[in-house]
Amino acid sequence: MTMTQDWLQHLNPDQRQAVTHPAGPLLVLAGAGSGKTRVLTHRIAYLIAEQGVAPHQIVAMTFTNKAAQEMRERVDQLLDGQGQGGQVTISTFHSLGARILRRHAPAAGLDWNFSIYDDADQRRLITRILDEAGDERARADVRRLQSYIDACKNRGWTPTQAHEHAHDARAEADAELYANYQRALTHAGAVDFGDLILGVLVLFREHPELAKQYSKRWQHVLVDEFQDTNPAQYELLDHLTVAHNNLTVVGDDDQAIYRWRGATVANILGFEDANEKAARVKLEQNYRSTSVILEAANDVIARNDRRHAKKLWTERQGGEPIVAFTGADDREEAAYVAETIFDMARQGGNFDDVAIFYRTNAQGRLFEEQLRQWGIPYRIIGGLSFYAREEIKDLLAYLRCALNPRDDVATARVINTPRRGVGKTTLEKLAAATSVPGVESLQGALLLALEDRPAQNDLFAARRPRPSNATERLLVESVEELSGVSRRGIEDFWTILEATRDDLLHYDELTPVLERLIERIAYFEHLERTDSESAEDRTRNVGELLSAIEEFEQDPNSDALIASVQEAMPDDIDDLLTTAPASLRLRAFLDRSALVQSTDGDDGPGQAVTMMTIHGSKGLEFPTVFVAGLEEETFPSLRDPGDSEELAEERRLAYVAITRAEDRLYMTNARRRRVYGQFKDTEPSRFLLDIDPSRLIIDPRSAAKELDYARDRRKRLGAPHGEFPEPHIPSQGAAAYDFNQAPASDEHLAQDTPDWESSFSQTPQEWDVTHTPSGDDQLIGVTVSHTRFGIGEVVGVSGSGDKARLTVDFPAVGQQTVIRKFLKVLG
DNA sequence: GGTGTTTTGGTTTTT
DNA sequence: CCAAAACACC
Repeated sequence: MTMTQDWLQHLNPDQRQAVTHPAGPLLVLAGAGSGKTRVLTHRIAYLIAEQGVAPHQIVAMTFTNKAAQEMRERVDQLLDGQGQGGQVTISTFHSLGARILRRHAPAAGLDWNFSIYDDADQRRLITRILDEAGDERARADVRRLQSYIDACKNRGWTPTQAHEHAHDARAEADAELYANYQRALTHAGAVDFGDLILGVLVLFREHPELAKQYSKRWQHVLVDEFQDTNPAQYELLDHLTVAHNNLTVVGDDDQAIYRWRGATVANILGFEDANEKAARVKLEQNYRSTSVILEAANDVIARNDRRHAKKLWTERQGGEPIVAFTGADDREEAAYVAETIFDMARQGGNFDDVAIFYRTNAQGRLFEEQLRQWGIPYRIIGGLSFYAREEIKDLLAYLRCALNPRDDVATARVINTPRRGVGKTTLEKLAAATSVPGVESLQGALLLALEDRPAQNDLFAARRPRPSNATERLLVESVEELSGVSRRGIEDFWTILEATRDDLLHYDELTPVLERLIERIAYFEHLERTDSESAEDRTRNVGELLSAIEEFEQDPNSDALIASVQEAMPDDIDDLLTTAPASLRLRAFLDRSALVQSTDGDDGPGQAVTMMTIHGSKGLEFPTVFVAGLEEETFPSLRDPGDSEELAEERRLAYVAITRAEDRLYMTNARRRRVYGQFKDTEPSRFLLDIDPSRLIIDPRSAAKELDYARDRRKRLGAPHGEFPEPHIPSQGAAAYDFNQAPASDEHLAQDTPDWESSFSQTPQEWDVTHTPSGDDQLIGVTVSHTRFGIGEVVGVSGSGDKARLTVDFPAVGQQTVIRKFLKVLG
């Protein structure tokens, strides 16, 4: 191995010091763009190649799957050819937690087959608990309670500990609810996100020898984005390093943006106090941005105190000034961004090089609209996750409750989807009966209604209701005596579940299981019936789910996940259903879909502008960046204006946004913005005013000729927000921005091919992926894709509209006749 | 128990 | 302004 000569040469002295640090705690303070990931990946490679550490003795933790995936690829690259990279554990905190927890489920007091609840599931469960307890706390309280529970878990508090910390009546009531909630979770054989960390903590607290075992297995622990760890994660790291203290943490306190999720900057600020022997390396050379951009970022962040002192520098002196633009309203702001990108592309620019960042997901819509009008391809990262969509959640809920009969949240979700006459009243009766010993779960309760119907998978064989008093007997009776429609509905539902379980036993692959389920419940018809307008989209989403499953089953990386589920399976288990091959795959797939946002690392085909929230942008970089919505209340968005910590975090967020830009940065805002449908006048963001005006130019088309356009108004109102630099007034005469230049309407765009397309460097086919020809005769010869059959060419058409039947020649499976709506036109 | 209509209230940010 | 919940009626 010639690493010393080769790889280390590419590192600067500081990076090299971090990479070659021998052992023990190491704090790497890595400024934005200073080669943080580079250091981590090289350090992993160094440990293996030079220190003789075995790959499987290393664990690296990240916060996002995207980061984990990228690190994995780069480690593989460094260690190429030897397949050693694959043996390094590179994982998000939560995925790692899930793995450990499943592995030791019995010791953690869990069913090994537990479900993972996302926050919607979590909310449903809390609501149910409040309802059942007759707790009058309002619906609005559900969210507060949810974040209370999360906050406890982020601190590493069990319900008992939460109770100890409760000092008033309300806090005690909250802690009580937390305890009930936790009981209900365990009862349902489920964990929530917080449990993926807290569960492991409890396990390690109660079984220190187990923690030691893991610590010995992983001789080196590396953590990315350490500034975003919360106390629970910090404790987890403590357990994992108990045997050696070989802990490398990399982070930047200026980029701490997850305080609201329980992260505490104290972890990184106090790392050296907590680890006396900790070495520290500062990476201050930025390789990403021009000095103009870097200094602007510094102007903003410098107003925060309590920072690790550091000063980023770059060799890229100068650079283009930052362009500021103020739109008359939010729509105009979006139009400006779209037009600017359009112009760049016309001059040979690349859509992949451009990103738009905003504070909240909701802002994305306007940009989407405008980009579409200008015919600019885009991809949105984040937003509503694929797996959060109703149709996807429905189908997964079926699979979940087939696999885990105790999963009441999943059962309740689909017991009446599609409608089968099991309404609110029936569900309430069933839910009430779950409190009877021996009934335990919703599925246990619905068996009561089905006289002597044997449960074929032995899941309930041993369970009989054991009412111990009159009340309980009544509850059982109320279910047994259900009649007519509800009973039939329950029967139908049970038949569907059993048939699905049968399929899990008899198919090895998941795809047919889901396909048969969809057919069995006539799901597409259900979609059509409930909302025919959205049915097409939803049907396509279901198609995407099928292909996601198929992809998952074919992806060699899934094997490890499936294997880890199999390893977690207790030896003495004799349950046929959960141990069937398809069930193991399903468990693995469900885990992954709970933990991985579909948009993670999902690079759509072709060139596209990337849009996301600033939170989503951390760790990424783009040659051209637009930061939008720079207005007080939007960004910074201060829920509690008196909370200086909140402002400090918004400031760090601005710092993150600015430092994503390599060459060109645009900062935009709008004079008025629609909030809940009503226009509201805005003030320019203080962050914009913090930047030294010499680094900025105002676009001549801007509706405001100076940055601090609201200064007079603010003075009148006597509500200043800090001191402001003198505004910069550009010398150019500013022409009014003519928005009539923009294509007027959607219709106009959807139909013809405007001649301005020809001036683009890209061919329209390459980037026009959203438009589909509407005339049917146009379809012959067109390339289409089908979620199952792949890509093919249309050779025949009969009928018209969405219901047209197309004969398609698929290289993979030959000619098939498929309904139009199952196909996606590629061009 | 289902279906159509009115009312309300909600926006940070995500594993 | 738009989605979800509450309400009213079949």
